[in-house]
Amino acid sequence: MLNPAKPSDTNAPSHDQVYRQMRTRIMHGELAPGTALTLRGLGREFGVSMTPAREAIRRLAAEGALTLSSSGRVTTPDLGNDRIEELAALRGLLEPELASRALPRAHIALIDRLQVINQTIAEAISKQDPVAYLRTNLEFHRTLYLRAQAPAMLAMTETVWLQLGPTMCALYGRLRRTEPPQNHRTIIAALRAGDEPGLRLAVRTDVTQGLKMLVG
Amino acid sequence: MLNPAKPSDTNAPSHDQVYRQMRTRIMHGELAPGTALTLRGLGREFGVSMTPAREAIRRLAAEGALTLSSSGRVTTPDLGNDRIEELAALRGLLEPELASRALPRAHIALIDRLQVINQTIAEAISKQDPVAYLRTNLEFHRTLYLRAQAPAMLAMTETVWLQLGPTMCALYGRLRRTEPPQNHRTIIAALRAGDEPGLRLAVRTDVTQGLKMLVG
DNA sequence: GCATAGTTTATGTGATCACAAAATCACCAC
DNA sequence: GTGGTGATTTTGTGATCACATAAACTATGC
Repeated sequence: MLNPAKPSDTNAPSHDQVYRQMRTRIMHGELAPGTALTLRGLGREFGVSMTPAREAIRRLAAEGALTLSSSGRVTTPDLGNDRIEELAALRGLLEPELASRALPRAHIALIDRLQVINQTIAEAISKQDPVAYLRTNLEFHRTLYLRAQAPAMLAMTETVWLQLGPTMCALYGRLRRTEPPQNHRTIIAALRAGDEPGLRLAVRTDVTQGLKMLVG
Repeated sequence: MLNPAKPSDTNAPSHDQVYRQMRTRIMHGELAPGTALTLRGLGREFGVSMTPAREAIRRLAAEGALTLSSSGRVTTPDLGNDRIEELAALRGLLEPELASRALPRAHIALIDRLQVINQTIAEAISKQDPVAYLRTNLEFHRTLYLRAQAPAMLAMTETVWLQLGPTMCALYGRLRRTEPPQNHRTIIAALRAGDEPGLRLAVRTDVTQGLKMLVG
């Protein structure tokens, strides 16, 4: 076997499998804010004992994806407006920097891929599928930021996405948007033109505006 | 008992105690890069079983304070130059923002406290005590940033400090600096003058220059 | 009907064990 | 000496158990 880390790595430690599945669930907004999770419940669901479930939970809690009560009970975070604004500011700080670093390495093939993803986003919007919208929207950003060659910065940004996941779930479930992703077109245009300040602004706008309407 | 969370909380979960102690050790540069840690070793050291030690380790690994090998073995991270530069860029992005947010709330009492901490830093330098220097230096920054009322942003910044801890240990153990902290005086002056752009620049300079000389 | 006290259940914490894999060490051939 | 090979020890992983505490429920008294 040439590839030791296949997509579905069945010989990976089970705590890692639990961690990864729960992580994508939370980031994609499949869990509403305040959802309660239990070690034995997760263990039953994934067919493992409490031990791997506990490690996965604590790992997610360390990244801010889960909230621990004082008695150790764990729920998805239910953020207040000030915390949401702060996380939005963090996105507005980190993501333009990532985009700027990706700009010199953004070839045609990358821009084409972004356009394809953008179409998938439009489909998710027209189908009123919040989870698919959130997943493909993050895929758009991650695809761009991967070119920045800045793994620590990208990891930190994904941590912010994680923390916002349940909030996004509640947000997109509430308001039904029908607008196509205009900001993404601006981002692609700036990439094509090699316009660095324009790219920074477009990314910052895209990242900020979606969350501004929630706290209003 | 009016205060349920005393400084030395002996009734806190033991995994939390192990976590906190190891966290400050790493952040203060008491562990050299590449130091190997074992579950049973930590358990013996703290008088607990493997279980709490494991949770503490995994929590620290999730924050980037520890590196896990493919076989699950855990060491303090030994960062390459590109990763150091990236983390320095992260500090240069986050900390000026925190300082800027703290500026309108920086009263005289805070500035006085910063001056006192600055004297302690000078003492640590004259005594050639790298750990005390690192600890008081971080205390200077944290004292300022606490006023920003941005807990998520501060937590993210501390995560960066954590990741840089062992590297700082190696750095300050190598080169023997004798210069007093001039950048901190510039920061304090900008705080006094209410000079927001000057403060951002001073913080960015202080944060960046210390790490630039390492990668050179 | 409702609040409250007592009981029962559910849940997190920590210890211990068995197991497999990896690292270390020792020994031996060359 | 040096390189490789087998045995031994170390180490992480996961399961299971006992225990304490917090939540949920129930019954009882007013």
